[in-house]
Amino acid sequence: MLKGYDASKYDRPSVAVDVLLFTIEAGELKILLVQRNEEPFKGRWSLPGGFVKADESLDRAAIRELGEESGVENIYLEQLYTFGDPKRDPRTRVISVTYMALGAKTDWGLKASGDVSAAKFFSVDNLPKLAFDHQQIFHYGLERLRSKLGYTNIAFGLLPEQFTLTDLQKVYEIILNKQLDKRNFRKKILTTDLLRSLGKKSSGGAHRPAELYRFKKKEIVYTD
Amino acid sequence: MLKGYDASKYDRPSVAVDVLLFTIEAGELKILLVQRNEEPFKGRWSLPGGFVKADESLDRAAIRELGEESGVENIYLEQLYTFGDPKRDPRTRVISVTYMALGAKTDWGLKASGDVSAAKFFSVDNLPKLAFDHQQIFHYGLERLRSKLGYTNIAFGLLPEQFTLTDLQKVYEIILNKQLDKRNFRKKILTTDLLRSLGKKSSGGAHRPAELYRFKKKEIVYTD
DNA sequence: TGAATAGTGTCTTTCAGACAATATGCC
DNA sequence: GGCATATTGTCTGAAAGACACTATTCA
Repeated sequence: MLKGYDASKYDRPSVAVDVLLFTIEAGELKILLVQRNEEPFKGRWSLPGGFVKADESLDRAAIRELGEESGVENIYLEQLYTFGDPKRDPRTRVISVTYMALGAKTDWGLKASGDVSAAKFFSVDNLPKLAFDHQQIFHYGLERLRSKLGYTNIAFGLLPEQFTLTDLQKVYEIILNKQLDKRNFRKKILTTDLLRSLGKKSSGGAHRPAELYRFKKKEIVYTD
Repeated sequence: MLKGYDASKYDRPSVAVDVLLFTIEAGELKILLVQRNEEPFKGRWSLPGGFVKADESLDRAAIRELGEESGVENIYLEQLYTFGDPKRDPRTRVISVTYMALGAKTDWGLKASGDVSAAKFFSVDNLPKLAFDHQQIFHYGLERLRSKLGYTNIAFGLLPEQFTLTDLQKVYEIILNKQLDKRNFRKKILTTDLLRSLGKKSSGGAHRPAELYRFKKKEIVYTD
């Protein structure tokens, strides 16, 4: 054992939360990244996150970190996985509890705060090189999102309160990265009884307006 | 330590792993519990677990804890969820990364070691009152197991190397807690192409022996 | 009336689920 | 031969997937 080794200090790893915030913008699936202001990985983009405070649950820490760096509130949040390789952070032992968040892109007030110099959304098809093991976390989260799209109503998290069936179909197509048949999609969605129909849409185009819907429940629902 | 990082700024929680070890014995689904030797919850049964060591990954900590208290080695292990309510441990802040392990019941050398006075398997239908939030962890894990039975080959973890289709069906019936139709079950299982047929079974009974099978892969496979 | 998107139905194939008789080895 | 379990196929209903035309609004 090394001289000066202080077991009580090293036996307790730091615990952080890192959050994958997904949104859809301009027909693309995007995630929020922040640019690091400090070593290690200074200048590199990373997932928003930070250390868990003493009296704070993990969920609350994730919500707080999201709020600090994106102004986002009240969105869907789900714990993903906990990454704990002893060498994943070069400074010291840091265990990261990761979360996936979903939000409709509105006028979030992105802000650089504390230890980051910038915050920005990137298309998942064109990510920069990420700090730490955040690339791995991203892959894990994207797979979870794709998978859950198939057997839950998780897509509600990426849409505004009201939307058309075409909007909803586009969410599926963007995330699954493939085209879906309009008739089959509508048949399937409407038989789940998760949507409530509203009025008509005025829309902006020179074409027939679409019916608006909203999800009956804002919590996650498992179908099948 | 690198410049700009002051670990003492943060109150570091302790990080533990707790493991749900499932097995099947005497036609019942059982989990391993250990009896606590110390406060808090002295005398109460709890999931096997303990603190993560400084240079140890989370997975390795789970394997180590299992080995210490059950002698189990080389079994299926999967991270479940991380529980971090600030009050879940009355002593201090402890974040628990939980795991699910599956094993075929063989002659494991259960042993009380360290801070536990006994180790024993309990039927999931007849659990004692558990320490901490371990009842919640158990529920979460049992649901995960039931769910994954439907779309993966996870049952391989509960069977010995060789088994009959009836053995396999019983695993499903015990975990799902319902009877399955023999013909439909076999049809479904055999079309997945996950099994390899071997020779005949001598068995012990006065009846036709069954064909033995083994799983082609010992890793988890997702069907559909 | 033309442009653009919304909305709708049938057929085929596949999969899940109900259902019962024969086969084989051992005593 | 009798017992106990192994093994096997058909039918039906539901859901998934391929496929193309009509409807509506607005400029």
